[in-house]
Amino acid sequence: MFLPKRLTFSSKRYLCTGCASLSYPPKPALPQLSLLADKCTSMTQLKQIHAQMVVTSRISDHFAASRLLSFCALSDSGDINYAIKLFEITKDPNIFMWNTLIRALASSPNPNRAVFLYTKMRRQGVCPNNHTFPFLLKGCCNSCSLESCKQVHTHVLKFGLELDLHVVNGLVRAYSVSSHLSSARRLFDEFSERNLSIWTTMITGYAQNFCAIEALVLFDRMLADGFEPKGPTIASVLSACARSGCLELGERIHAFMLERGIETGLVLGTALVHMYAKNGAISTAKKLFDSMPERNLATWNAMLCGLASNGNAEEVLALFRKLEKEKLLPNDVTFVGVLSACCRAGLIDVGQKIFNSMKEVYGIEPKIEHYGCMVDLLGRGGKLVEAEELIKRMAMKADVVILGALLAACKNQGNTEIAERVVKDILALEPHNHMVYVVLSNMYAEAGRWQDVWRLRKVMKVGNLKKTPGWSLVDGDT
DNA sequence: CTAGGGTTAG
Repeated sequence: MFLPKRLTFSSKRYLCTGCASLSYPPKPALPQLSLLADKCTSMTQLKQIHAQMVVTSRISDHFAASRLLSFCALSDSGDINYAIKLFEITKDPNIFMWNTLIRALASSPNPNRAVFLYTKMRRQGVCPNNHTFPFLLKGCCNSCSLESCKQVHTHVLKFGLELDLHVVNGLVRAYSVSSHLSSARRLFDEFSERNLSIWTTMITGYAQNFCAIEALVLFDRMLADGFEPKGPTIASVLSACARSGCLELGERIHAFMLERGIETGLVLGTALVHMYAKNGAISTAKKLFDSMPERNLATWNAMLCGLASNGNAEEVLALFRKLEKEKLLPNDVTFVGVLSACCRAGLIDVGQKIFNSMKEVYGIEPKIEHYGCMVDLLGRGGKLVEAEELIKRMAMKADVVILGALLAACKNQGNTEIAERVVKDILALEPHNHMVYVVLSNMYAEAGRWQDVWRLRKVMKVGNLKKTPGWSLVDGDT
């Protein structure tokens, strides 16, 4: 009678199972709810286990609660809102629970919430640990927030975690994603205990910021340091080769893969197709593409954009139709490829039709790149008024790139009227952009409007212009 | 007692 209830329960179970061997320690008394939570496969199951935990008061145990939280927060069949509720009703959650929720929020549609949660955690006086920062930095990457990245960096220093490999890796990645390559590189250089991952992070940082040469130089140094590249590193380097036109190096890496028996799966296959196609080795790219047992949208886009940059509009359109037949849904990248191909080939009607189908058929909201293709396309076809209208109709603010495309078209058509408006818009964005004065001035000169050339010359600060070598006001200006 | 890093298309 003086035995606690759970022991009684345990001994009963002992007898029932007929386990008479004394050499085994007695099994734990209560059913292992936390272990069940780890094996759970659906929210329905999880809610049952949760209920059991509440009934048996196990829920007040942070370890048990954290098993529930992990499933709802991180599993594909979990439920982040349930995780948030669970977290909110937990009294004094431990650091594991904070980290788990930060991790989940970092990969959610609104990654900023990870940073908010971290702030809340600090306000409650909870100290982060070495696991906190990699998760938090992932959130910074996903929200492309340089500001939060910098703030997290100061906290890393404050808590003395600047020598943790995963933390440094996270920082290097977050700075690279925010295009702060110099900060990323400084951290990378100052960190001596590098492994393959951090090398890959830095190389990828350069490759994705279109600094292909730096990526390739770093890859060389990595090899010299005795690191054996694996799939992820090679994929990144191939991407750099594709972007910088290094066909030879790309081929050498392909040979290296074959030599070391590195499998050409989906990702590396896609990277190879892109590398060959972008470098003009279309037949090799096609052969690879056709031989791949598994292809995803990225593979199709690689082939499509490769063909497009080789000016092969007919083939791009044929491939696009094939993609539609395969019941694959194109995305925004696909349309950049297709529209830029139309643009190069001057296929105005086809381009316009495809541009309209983006939203109407596929429900994809055009981005500024797509509008850029259309402005270029209309501009080349002499439809300057339509191009200008299109820019006005955009949901987003026009940037210098798209206005520059329109200005170039105006110059080709000799339309000073629209050009004047465009120049005004560009100067509103970049007051010190001297190039647009030059373009406009040249246009006036071509039209023989010398008074306007002089007027413009007075408006602009000639002194500043002189500091930009290689530019004169008018061609053959004396 | 639980956990963390690198990859493809623009």
